[in-house]
Amino acid sequence: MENYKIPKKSVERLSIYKRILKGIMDAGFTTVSSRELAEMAGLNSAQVRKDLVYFGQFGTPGMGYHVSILHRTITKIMGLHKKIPVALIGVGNLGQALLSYQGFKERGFIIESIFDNDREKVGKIKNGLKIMDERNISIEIKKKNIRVGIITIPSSAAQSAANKLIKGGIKGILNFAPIELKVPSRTTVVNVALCEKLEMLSYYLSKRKLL
Amino acid sequence: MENYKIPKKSVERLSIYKRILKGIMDAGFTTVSSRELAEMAGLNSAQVRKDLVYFGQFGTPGMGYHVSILHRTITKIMGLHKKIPVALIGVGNLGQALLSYQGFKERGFIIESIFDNDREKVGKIKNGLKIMDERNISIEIKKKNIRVGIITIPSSAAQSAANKLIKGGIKGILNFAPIELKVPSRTTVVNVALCEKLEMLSYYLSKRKLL
DNA sequence: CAGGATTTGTGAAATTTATCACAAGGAATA
DNA sequence: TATTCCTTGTGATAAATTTCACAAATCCTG
Repeated sequence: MENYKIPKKSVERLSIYKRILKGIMDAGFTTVSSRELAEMAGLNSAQVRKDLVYFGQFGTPGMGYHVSILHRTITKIMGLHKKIPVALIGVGNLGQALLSYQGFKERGFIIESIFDNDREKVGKIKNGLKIMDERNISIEIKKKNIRVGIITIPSSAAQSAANKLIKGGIKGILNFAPIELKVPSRTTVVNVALCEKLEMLSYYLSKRKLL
Repeated sequence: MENYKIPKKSVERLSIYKRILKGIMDAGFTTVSSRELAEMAGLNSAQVRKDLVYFGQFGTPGMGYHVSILHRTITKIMGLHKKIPVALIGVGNLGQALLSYQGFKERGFIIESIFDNDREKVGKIKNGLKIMDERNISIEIKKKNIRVGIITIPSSAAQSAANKLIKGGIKGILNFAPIELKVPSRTTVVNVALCEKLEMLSYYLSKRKLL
């Protein structure tokens, strides 16, 4: 269980392994080999083994990995074994979609406070939560000890909201706004670039003269 | 303008450069250096230059790059100078959010057909489009010559929808379902993993004992 | 319990990606 | 025009990531 230097790419794949393991587990299998796991994830089997070894030796030669144990271990490594309270900034279309998204809840991400700067929306109830004014972000998340925020507001307002989150002591931000947020090094930002993904698709199709 | 072998990472960054250039352009600047571009994108300036050189020599020593020309060139390289008709599969919360998302429209991605397999929804109108039955995907997209599809349905139904898209001649799929779609090599898939991003965030916070 | 069949974990090699560092080109100023 | 200041494009180098290939470990079967 070296804490030396785990490649970022390996961490990214941990999620994928976890999801696949869940499927295998639900299908009733108890063991799985790196070769099978690799095939399902579209990767090389040596890579799967290398990735897993960064976190410990979980396999048995000749047999493979014990599905449920590995699944539980990865869940724990990723800190997903306990509930994580989350704040949502921006209750527009995307924000509301995430608010109703089961996937987050299933993984223990519980949206506990929601904010918007639209006067029309503030005070209204969505999914059982009262929409609060963005000006109260800092106070509210400090009070509720929320350490993860999701930003789904336009770029122009994103940095200002991020600042309020940081002032409130946020540790991590999932950012949907197409902008590089400026944050102190103690805060981790993960960007989700919706348009960029579509644009990449456009590039590859365009290159192959398919558009 | 070598068509040799462009790193996937460079293509990914093209979108970022385009977005930043748009901002610089709107702010009224006419030229920008690789150093400035790098700083705004959070990258190394040599990397910016190398990325751009894959697509041509756009810079002037001592001066930098001409903002609007570079922006237009990248737009063209990515095939974003013409409108791209898109089909949306799944008119749930996320699907509806994307349907109303201005970002797609601004970039020329026009959602022209929408599908769902929920009997309750089929026939209803959303954003001026009639929700069609998923069973008609192939016929409809072939008729309308749609070459890009966005999948926002649960994993269990995603592969079947992808098959229908492929049968209808789709070239590219933006997939929000957490599953590796099996598609023929002539079809390009780009995955958007919402949960995986949050899980990555969880891992990094957990490692630093911040959760 | 022996022998064959698997599969892990892991050094070494290969590949990919990022950074350094600098010659050469052009702008700006005097 | 000469000089100074920047900035590009790029070869060389470094770093990160992936793949290969195989010894060692374990399973399974007769």
